[in-house]
Amino acid sequence: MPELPEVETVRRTLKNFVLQKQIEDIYVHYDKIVEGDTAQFIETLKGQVIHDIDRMGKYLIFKLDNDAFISHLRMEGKYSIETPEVPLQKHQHLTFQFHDGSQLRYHDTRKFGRLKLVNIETYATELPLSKLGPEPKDAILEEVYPKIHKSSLAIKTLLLNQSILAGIGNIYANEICFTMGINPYTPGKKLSKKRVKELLVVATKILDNAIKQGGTTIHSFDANGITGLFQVQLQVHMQKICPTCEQEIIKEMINGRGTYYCKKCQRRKT
DNA sequence: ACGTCCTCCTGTTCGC
DNA sequence: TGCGAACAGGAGGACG
Repeated sequence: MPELPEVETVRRTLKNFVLQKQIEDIYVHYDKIVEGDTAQFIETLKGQVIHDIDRMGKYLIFKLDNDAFISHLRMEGKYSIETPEVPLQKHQHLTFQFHDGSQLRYHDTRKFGRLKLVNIETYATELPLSKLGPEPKDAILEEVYPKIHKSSLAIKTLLLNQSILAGIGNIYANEICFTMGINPYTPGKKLSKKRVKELLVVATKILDNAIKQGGTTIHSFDANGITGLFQVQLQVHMQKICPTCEQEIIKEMINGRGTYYCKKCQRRKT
């Protein structure tokens, strides 16, 4: 499940392969992978050159001559660089054919990911990107603290809310709670301003560290067709034994999401 | 305005 | 053994 660090790794890797390439054609093999009018998506982008790839939270933003499109990988989306001779794989739903003969293909087993045409000038202020909060590293305490403090929802749930902080998914939400020694059920309003400040520091550090390591490999994370290159050291997510106290890691559902924590090391309720 | 629940998807794991 | 149910989960939408 790509989160901010994994998407950032994809962005950096992809830039090495597709920048300055001109789109000759686009083949959509599963219509719903494109949000909105598929024919318009194809006709608009055809002939344009990819000049840059940006990222906001977990969204990739491909910038071309006159237009842009966003791509969200959701759970299992991945890109690969191929040539036309390679047979289309079962779950490859979209192909960008470049003028130089190479292809960029989008693969998504569960078909949850989406690509969407956006206005290159105004996309940041239009849905869905406009509702994203800041990434932890850019967050201003005075803006984030009130959003957490007014809520009685579990801090684990609030960490997953992209309008409060962008880029954190289930894996890193669990890791952040562990590092803070906080019980994931703790209501947001129980956290002091000082504690939220600490949360921003911890979240930034964990995400930065994961980016440095090239993203987390849980399933089969592909940046360019290569799998299993990176494996971040996870402290608590999907773990059985606490690395600190060696007690059993508990798994429970919070708001429908698998939540891993150590009852001994995460006793704080503030 | 906010919280809760459902939906989208397929592959894997689990229980009877 | 085999098969259906449960699970995995990010985000958008319906609903109260």
